[in-house]
Amino acid sequence: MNEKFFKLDSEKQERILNAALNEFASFGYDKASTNNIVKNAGISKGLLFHYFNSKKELYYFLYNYSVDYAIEKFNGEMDYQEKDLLLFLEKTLFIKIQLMRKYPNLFNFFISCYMDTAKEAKELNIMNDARALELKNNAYKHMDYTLFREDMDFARMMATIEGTLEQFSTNEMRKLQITGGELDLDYMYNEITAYTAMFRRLFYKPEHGGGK
Amino acid sequence: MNEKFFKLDSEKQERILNAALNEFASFGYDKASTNNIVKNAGISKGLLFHYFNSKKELYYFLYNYSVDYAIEKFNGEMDYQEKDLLLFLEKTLFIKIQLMRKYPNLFNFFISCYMDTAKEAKELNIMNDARALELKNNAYKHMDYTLFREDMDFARMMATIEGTLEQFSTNEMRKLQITGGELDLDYMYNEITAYTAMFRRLFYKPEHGGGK
Amino acid sequence: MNEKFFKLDSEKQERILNAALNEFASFGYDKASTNNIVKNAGISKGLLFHYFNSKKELYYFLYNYSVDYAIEKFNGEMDYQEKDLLLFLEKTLFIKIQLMRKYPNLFNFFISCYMDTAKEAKELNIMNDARALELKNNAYKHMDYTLFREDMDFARMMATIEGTLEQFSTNEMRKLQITGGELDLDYMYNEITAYTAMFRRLFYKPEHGGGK
Amino acid sequence: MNEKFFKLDSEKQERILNAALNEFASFGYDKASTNNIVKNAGISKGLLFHYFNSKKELYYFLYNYSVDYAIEKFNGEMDYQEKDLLLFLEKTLFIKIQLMRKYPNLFNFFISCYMDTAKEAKELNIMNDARALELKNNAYKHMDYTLFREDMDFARMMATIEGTLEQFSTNEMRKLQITGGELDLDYMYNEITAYTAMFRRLFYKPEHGGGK
DNA sequence: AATGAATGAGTATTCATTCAT
DNA sequence: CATGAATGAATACTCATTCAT
Repeated sequence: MNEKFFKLDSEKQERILNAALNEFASFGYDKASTNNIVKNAGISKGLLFHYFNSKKELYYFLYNYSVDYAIEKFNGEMDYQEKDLLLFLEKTLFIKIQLMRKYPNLFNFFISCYMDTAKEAKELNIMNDARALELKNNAYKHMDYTLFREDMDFARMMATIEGTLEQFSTNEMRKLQITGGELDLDYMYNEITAYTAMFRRLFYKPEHGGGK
Repeated sequence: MNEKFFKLDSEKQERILNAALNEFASFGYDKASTNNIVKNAGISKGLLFHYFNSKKELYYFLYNYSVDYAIEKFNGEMDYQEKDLLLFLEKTLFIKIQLMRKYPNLFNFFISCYMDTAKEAKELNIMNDARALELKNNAYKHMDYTLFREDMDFARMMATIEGTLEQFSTNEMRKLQITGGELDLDYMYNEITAYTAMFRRLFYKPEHGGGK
Repeated sequence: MNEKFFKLDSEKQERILNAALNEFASFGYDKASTNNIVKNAGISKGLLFHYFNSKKELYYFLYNYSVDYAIEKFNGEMDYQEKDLLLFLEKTLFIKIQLMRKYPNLFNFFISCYMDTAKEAKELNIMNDARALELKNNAYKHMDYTLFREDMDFARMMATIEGTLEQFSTNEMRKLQITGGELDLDYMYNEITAYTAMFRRLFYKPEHGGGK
Repeated sequence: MNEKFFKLDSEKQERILNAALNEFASFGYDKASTNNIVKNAGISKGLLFHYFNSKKELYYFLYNYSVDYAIEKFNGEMDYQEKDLLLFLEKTLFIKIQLMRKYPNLFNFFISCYMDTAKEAKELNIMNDARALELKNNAYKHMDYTLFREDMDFARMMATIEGTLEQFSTNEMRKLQITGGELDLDYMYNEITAYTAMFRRLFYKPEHGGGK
């Protein structure tokens, strides 16, 4: 069914994808209306189901397509050689922020999926959580963990670093959702830099920047 | 409309509230069915709409009523004299866990609201975020901030503490959202203790438990 | 659900039943449109599904209701004391013919169900075939089979009698369906009489009317 | 439109006819899907409607084509010289059974048409009834009716013979319509032999096998 | 106060048919 | 001749809300 769809002229493809992306992002899986999607895409009811046999299939296609797209863009920017975990995280977040600014619709859709309680979304989230975990584990394999101090529980140090940074971006996004403004890139860049510097002091060995 | 409702004999009040609580907690705002609610409450369709003019109003009433109820229970247990922020946070979280144990329905409902993507739920969450922030600021006014080390940015230390713990509970909730299991409250208790101990070492002055 | 429906004022009940009866009789289960039914009954879409939760349930209700109704009418006329099978069959058919003239819609519906290939109809037909067989067997238990000649296979004599009469009425009904006229009662009465007289000569012992 | 179709290479013709035959036989007129037909025939949607302008036309063509085919095969086997009506009927039915064995798809299609309640099928059945009647009348012209006893109404004897045998096969078909099994052709062969023997005893003059 | 019958716009999905290529 | 993208009216069914009783 992907083949059928990709044979379409790309302008129409985009109209359909955008309409679906916005509808799902705005209303979640259950409340998203295929009626609205076809109306906004300017196509007939039947055509949508000609390409995607069901609402669910459309949702899954859209999700996988978007994830692939985002990962491709991400990999285009990312340098996976970095062995210093804090530097690695810093880079990762900088690129994430850039992509969010460049493709806001895409990220709205991801956030909406991530929060969606519909069982169709849950399925996807389970799959994606697993995939994300694998990607992370792969990247983390090559880190140099001898940089970390040894007198503190490693798992909790990691959870602190990741939790803090995750929560920071969640908060920024929540602000956006409420106020409707735009991400302040410079501020986020500065904060991330400051946080990683702090974590270096807290969690790395003195000879790698840790300690007072 | 509250007045009308509160004039009912309290057994009926409870039947209605419980039926609604369970329905919204189980299915989320959108998928919750007023038909099921009246069936489980043993009342007629018309009566529900006599007291609460709409599904949305019922949801809002239920939410505010539940939050008030939870805060009251919380305040009954909480000691606001504690000036050591980490001890304060620890206590706060322990009480939260106790209440979750005691009123699982209530907290299932809260969790469900928190994760719900329906726009009605989002509105509530925004309102509640503001209210929670205010409560927090009030409580934080009385803390003894001289316990914290002074050679590190205070705001970021706080953000680290809160973000880590927040992210920890979010992750626990997400696990259940996906797998459908129950919160492991004992595990949560242990982790919270370990995290606060770590933060004490990291962020408090040596004479208050900080340092190596 | 029956209870709900029977509480309605009987004029509305009848409008709904008639509309459904005609729709199913005319188009069969699959092609029957609930839209048409509500339109012809002058009720709203929702109401139909308030009483009958699904098209299938409506169909089953209608079928059982109609069968019960027909059997009741039949039993009101029928005398089950007759021990002479040919006389018994004669009476049965006369009453059937009278009822068909009186309740043509009902019988159109039965015929339509009987022929319907939809799986919902098949289920009903299996149940009804079993029920009809039981009724027949019960009635046949009390017949005096010593009237029949003994030098011929009994099962095939019975099959001949039943098959011929069955086919005769099928043919009459098929004529109606094509030409749209009415059953010629007097003609049918005569023919049935003549056929049973012939079967008496063919299949009964000489002392009971058989033989040349 | 026939001409167009017959210009196709015969392998493709067959693929289309088989696909349509199976689809209509399996699901009946209404539920048969032109989508499935083109998929199974390996042709495009447009092509089907290029040859047959509508589903209905395809159905009619298929029906008439199949009837012609079956009649041709039947005539290839049939000996129209037989003047003994019971032998004639016996042969007719035996050949029918042989053909059913040899072309099960074809006869499944006929049975399905015969039982189909769709109005398109009803139309065909009416037309076919007329055609079958004509064929029968032609065949019956040459029978030797002096074989029949003369002290009994001839029309009713004929109706008995035909009605019984007709009803017998109807019952066999109905069994499979409901249970979904296959015709037991050997059983049918035996029964037909037994019935014609009985009818000979009942309806023929003593010198032609009638009487005790 | 309390009932539950009644509404009707809404939902996803299907499918014979058309038509530009 | 052949394709398959495109149509849109049709399908059964849902559900928050209203209102006469």
